[in-house]
Amino acid sequence: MAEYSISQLSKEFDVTTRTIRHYEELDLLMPARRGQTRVYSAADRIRLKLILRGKRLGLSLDDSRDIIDMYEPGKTNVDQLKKLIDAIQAQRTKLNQQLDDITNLLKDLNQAESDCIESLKTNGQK
Amino acid sequence: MAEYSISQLSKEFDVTTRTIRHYEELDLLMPARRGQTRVYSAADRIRLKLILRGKRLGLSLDDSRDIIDMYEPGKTNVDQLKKLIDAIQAQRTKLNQQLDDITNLLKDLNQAESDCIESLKTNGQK
DNA sequence: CCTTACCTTTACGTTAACGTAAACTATTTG
DNA sequence: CAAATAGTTTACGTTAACGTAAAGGTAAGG
Repeated sequence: MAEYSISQLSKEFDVTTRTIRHYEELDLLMPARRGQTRVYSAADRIRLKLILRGKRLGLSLDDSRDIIDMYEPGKTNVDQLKKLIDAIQAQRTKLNQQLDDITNLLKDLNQAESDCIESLKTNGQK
Repeated sequence: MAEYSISQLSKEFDVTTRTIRHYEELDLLMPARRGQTRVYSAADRIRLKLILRGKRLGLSLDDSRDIIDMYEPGKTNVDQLKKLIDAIQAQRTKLNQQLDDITNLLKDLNQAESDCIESLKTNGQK
């Protein structure tokens, strides 16, 4: 039954209120209102969290909305479900590619680092 | 001793020639010239590959340039090397965060998928 | 020699994801 | 009660990463 103000969320996740409102403009968030003022539920907070995770993974906001909507079952018909499964598979492929990229980059970074350290040993003594 | 034309690379990596020239404008690539025409070396090709990997990971082109330059040793002094090690550590932190994000997203996708399939079984029979 | 296929530079256009500022309202606090 | 604090809408501005179009150079082939 938790409630959050826009500035609370903005501080918790280190984004501006403008950013949060922007997500609402794009229909990624739809908080309740008390009068004019936005009131965010626990579910809203989770959605924001998912959006930001998507961002870290380089997803567009549109993509994030689609993915997040996957988690919400209900009112979808059979055709939609089949399309969802396809979309999920596509996402999985992309993520596995990213996993691959990351392990390679980490390997490269390790290599670069030991080169650096090596170079410091040899070179840093003069 | 391999050489590549801009359109060859464009086809191999499925990007436009405009994109490749754009990377040159931002000093991420510096191919040789034969007359006016760009001639890409094997090393240039690798750089392009690394740039595109960075893109898939959501890096900015500026970040990519910095990271790629880490791999090239040589003319760096001790202070630069120390800064490089710091930068490498920062990158590693970010990548580990991404790894975490990805495993979580994959878990979510698996969950969403089995929900879908379940829903198809129950719901798809009428 | 003319068309086709690549290559070039220059320069303005576009999209996503916000930033920033203005102008206003409502509530709390010294 | 005045000022500070937090909220609102509206709307124009900005940056990154190219897209797109114009105008032209060069070399091979029928």
